[in-house]
Amino acid sequence: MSWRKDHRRPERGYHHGNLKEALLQAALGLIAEKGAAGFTFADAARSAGVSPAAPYRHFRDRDELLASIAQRGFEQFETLLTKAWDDGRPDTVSAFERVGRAYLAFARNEPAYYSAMFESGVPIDVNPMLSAASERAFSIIRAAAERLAALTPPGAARPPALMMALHIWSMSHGIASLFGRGDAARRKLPMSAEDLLEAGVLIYLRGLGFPTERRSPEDPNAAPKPPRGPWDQKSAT
Amino acid sequence: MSWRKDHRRPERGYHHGNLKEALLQAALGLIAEKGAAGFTFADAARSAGVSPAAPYRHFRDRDELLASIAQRGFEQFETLLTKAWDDGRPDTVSAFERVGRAYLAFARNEPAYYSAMFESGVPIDVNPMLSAASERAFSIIRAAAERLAALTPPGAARPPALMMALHIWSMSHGIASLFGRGDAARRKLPMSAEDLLEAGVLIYLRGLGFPTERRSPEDPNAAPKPPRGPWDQKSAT
DNA sequence: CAACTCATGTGAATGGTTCTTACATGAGAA
DNA sequence: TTCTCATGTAAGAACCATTCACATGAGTTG
Repeated sequence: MSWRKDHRRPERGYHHGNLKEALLQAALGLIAEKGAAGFTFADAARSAGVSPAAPYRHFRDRDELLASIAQRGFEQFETLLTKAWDDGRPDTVSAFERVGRAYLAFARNEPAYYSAMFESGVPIDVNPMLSAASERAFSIIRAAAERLAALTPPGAARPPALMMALHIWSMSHGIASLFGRGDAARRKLPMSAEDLLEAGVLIYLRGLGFPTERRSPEDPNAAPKPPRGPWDQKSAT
Repeated sequence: MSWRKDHRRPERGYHHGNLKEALLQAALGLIAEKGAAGFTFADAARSAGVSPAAPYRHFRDRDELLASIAQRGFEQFETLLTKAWDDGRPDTVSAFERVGRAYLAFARNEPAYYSAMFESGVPIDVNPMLSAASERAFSIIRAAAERLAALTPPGAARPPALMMALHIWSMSHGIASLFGRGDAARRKLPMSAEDLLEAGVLIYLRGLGFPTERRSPEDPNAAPKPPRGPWDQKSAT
């Protein structure tokens, strides 16, 4: 396992072979360590074992590297959300909640990607590739909202799916930003971010007229018990 | 108007007189221009007309300046929210919505403060002064939620106020972060951030059992018209 | 196989940044 | 009036981004 690309590898020819990838990985590690702000181009080069000028053969400047990472992040984000949504199986509401948890899981497990995507100051709309990737990720949430909106109980007004998607996205993003990462200097919370989001989404959906009582697996159609809130249930995760 | 602090002011003695304040203002301007990341300590010094070493007499380092700005931001934020809440006048729900709008207004009108507070990577919990200021600002939202929770209609479960506050805060922060500032490279939106937040909060409150139908000023107790959503009303702002 | 080419990496240089240290200044206290 | 000390300056070490002329060698081509 040590025959290739092991930190100090004196036996590297003049050419690296896969510097672009190595730089992306190095930058990712550095961002995870020291935050998107405290990462330096020169450090990435050092970490890949090349001279400080080498990276310029692959990225116009530091910002372009950051943008590449953000793009890759959006791509991984999209596949993660797609998997979580699983086309609405087994049922739309629980799949929807799974998407929310996947959102938080991504923020928690991939802080480097997350901060490159949302906190690094990379201008998204400027880069077509990047904004397309971001759009694709968001479209998963939007599609899920669309399906959910179509399920609106009779007698209730049907909410605009785009608006629903924006609300859910905002709440997810807000929770992830404010309380998401346990890593450094975030606020303390009396509950897990996941539980907070789940409760918030349930309350929101109920506000739209969805029946959101926890149906026990055995009795999916139990009689509704109105005066209980989504916040008292102990999630059996 | 040019007798004081006009870019190149040759008639300044050896001592500046109010450098600390001048640096804070200069930094604020620079952050507004180039973002929290692209602001440099040296630039602030230049902008205040002093040598690059002078700021070190007032701030241990660049981060401490940023933290000072964040703290001042939280203080202004607190007074703004306090004013918006106005102790729940004229009625709890509308005061609550006003707080939400104030949140977005702050993000929009004071992008420099906002990004120092939330996007600059300043570790909040590390600095007691800073975290206290942040806590005071949040406590406004929490107090409002408390009052709102106490109003829960009979027959509905009373939600934990802290949780409500966190939900509202998260949604506000998410919307502000994702769509709040029109300035640079944010996402386009089919509606204003304010309307988005207002609709979201109304749906959320309805999910908690609050009657959130828009009561016309003339007829505050009109019969509830269940199948309308908060999203169709054209806000007469 | 030899020559060529061009993507990729190097070294060195420029100019800007943070932060330190020794020194200068002058406003207010004594 | 003199002294002191907070506040500012000059100079410098260490670091970073970025550029440019130049080196290398993998792959192509005759």
